[in-house]
Amino acid sequence: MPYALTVGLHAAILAVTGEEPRILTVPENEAGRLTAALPFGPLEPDRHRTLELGLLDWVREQTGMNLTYVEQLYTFGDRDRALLPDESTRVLAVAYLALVRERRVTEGHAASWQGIYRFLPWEDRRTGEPAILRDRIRPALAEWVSSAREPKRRRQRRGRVDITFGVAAAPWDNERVLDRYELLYEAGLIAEAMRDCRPSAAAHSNSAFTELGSPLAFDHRRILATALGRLRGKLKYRPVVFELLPETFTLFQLQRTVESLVGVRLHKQNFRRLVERGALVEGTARFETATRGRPAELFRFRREVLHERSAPGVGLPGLPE
Amino acid sequence: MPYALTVGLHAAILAVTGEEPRILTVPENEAGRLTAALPFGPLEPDRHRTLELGLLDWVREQTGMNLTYVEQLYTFGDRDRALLPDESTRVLAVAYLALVRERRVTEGHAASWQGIYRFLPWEDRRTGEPAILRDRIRPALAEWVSSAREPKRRRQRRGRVDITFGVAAAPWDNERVLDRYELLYEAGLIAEAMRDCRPSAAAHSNSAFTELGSPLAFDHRRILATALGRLRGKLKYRPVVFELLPETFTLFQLQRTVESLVGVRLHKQNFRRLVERGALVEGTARFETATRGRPAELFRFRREVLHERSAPGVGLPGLPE
DNA sequence: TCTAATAATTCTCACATTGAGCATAAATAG
DNA sequence: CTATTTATGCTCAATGTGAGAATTATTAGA
Repeated sequence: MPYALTVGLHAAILAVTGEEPRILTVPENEAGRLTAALPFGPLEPDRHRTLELGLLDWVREQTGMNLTYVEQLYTFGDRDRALLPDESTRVLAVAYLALVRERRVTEGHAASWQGIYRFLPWEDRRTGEPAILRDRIRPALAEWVSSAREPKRRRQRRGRVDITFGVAAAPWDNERVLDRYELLYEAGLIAEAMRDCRPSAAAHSNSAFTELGSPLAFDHRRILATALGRLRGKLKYRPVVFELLPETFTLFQLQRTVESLVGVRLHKQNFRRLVERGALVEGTARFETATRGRPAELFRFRREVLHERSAPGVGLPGLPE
Repeated sequence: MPYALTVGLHAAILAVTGEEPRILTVPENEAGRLTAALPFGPLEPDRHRTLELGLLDWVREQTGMNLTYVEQLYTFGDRDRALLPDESTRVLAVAYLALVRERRVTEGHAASWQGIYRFLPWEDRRTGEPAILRDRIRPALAEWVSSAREPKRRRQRRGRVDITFGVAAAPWDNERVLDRYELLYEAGLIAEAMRDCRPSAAAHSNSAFTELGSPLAFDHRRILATALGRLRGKLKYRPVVFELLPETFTLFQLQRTVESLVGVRLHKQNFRRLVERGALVEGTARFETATRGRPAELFRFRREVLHERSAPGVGLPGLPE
């Protein structure tokens, strides 16, 4: 008898408030424990005309939220990384990224906003390389490298660690979010890896090992990593940040929002030069009140640019090293 | 009774020979007519451990080809754009892009290579804007714009045509392959649109209308458009061209290969400057023989770069306008 | 009221990258 | 031996980028 096949629709819904990117999570009872999960639900072929409509439906039902900006990310289908409802059903996951302006969760829904760097703490480098990288991740990865039997295998692992986590010759590439997550998963440093019974994870589980960052249900942390990596890339060539900002904002607010997503600080003067040259925004003549120093002008996104040339996006002037 | 659900795995397998990008097609009997199709097959949950393994399996079976470079593109699931085997089965399509060095199709397989610009003739601008654009597409699109009832709708359509097909202010963006295909589809200028019974297509079908480019079975032309757009983007930031080239090649061969994919001519001296600065290749001391003018040095891709910094890809110096 | 502190905004400057084209070198076909 | 063909090298102006100094407009407090 052939296996049954099911397709799940999963949404990483992202907002930025107070310089902190957050995703919307719902509670999920996973193997008796309550874990945070992304909103999701199965595609119902007779009810959902398109995948995206199905997704919007589930999200509305579980969170009361109506999404506007939605983008497909990836379809996951590995047999041994999906939690099976029962042994004879195969479950695929189609993952989406949605961008919204954060708002209170409407009454009667159990959804809640969670800072994304709770789940991926090594990705936030705004105040320099985070301690968790130096103190725990790099040492653990070094151990993983040397734990390989053959020298050739060791060299491979070393090379992989170097390009994904950065080292003198190869600087940190902020878009490789998924690569880093996958590597940590393989090295058994991620709670979800144990749940999926990875061999290397088992090796660690004896020692006084605490996993990195908070876990998410199912494969949802992987989806979050995919979403963040994709968004970091897209920011550079499409003006998507504005989906996350209020109608009017100061240039510095815009900068802080971008910084919170890409995970590094940017050079202020150059950032504003780029934004202005791209003609992405126009000043309203109004100014930010209730501020400490000189009040900043409020700007508005020029929606027209979406219909002009190939809509540039806010570039990323680096920061002095 | 719930609908049955099936997932198809589809492969756009791309090679470049003689300055012409080609895809591998298999014959498909679609509604009594023989049409070219991409290799594909259903995911068999009990046999295929991952989606990609399932794809490799079907491709091997249908074409005798073992793929190495494979990348997931997109998952399509619109109900009214999938040809249904019967009314009660919903079919999703997970599409992949594979890059190979072209070789003869092995004995006993009906697969054959087809130039991609047969299917998307408006995408090849190597010898300037193709005639089909000036003579047929632009006029037809102009008609589509003015055929809208309300002025507001007309303005929207005009704006959309301008950014996807380029116009004075907004130059042609060679990555928007899918946007262009979708627009032509909506405007009813694509044979597949009639098959799917689009209203605007019906409008045209009376007149002496011949569709643009050759069709492909199912939604495969859309998959091809997705593949080409994605590849054009990726060329710029990852060294993927080398998957398509033989072990050694001249810089001019490399340039011609890139040109054939991005669909425009490039400035020779600047192209080679970029490639060299990126340290993507190293000279073998050997030279191309049997050539007309001065013999060119043969180069080899430095596979190491994949393990160095964030592997640049060959940039695209523009061409004098 | 004056002063320090805080931010926003404007400019400058060296340096790197890009677009375009000219000049030179090494072959082959007659 | 000469014209033709192609590869390779070099130059130059224009533009873009990284870094930081200088200037301006506020508020908090002395």
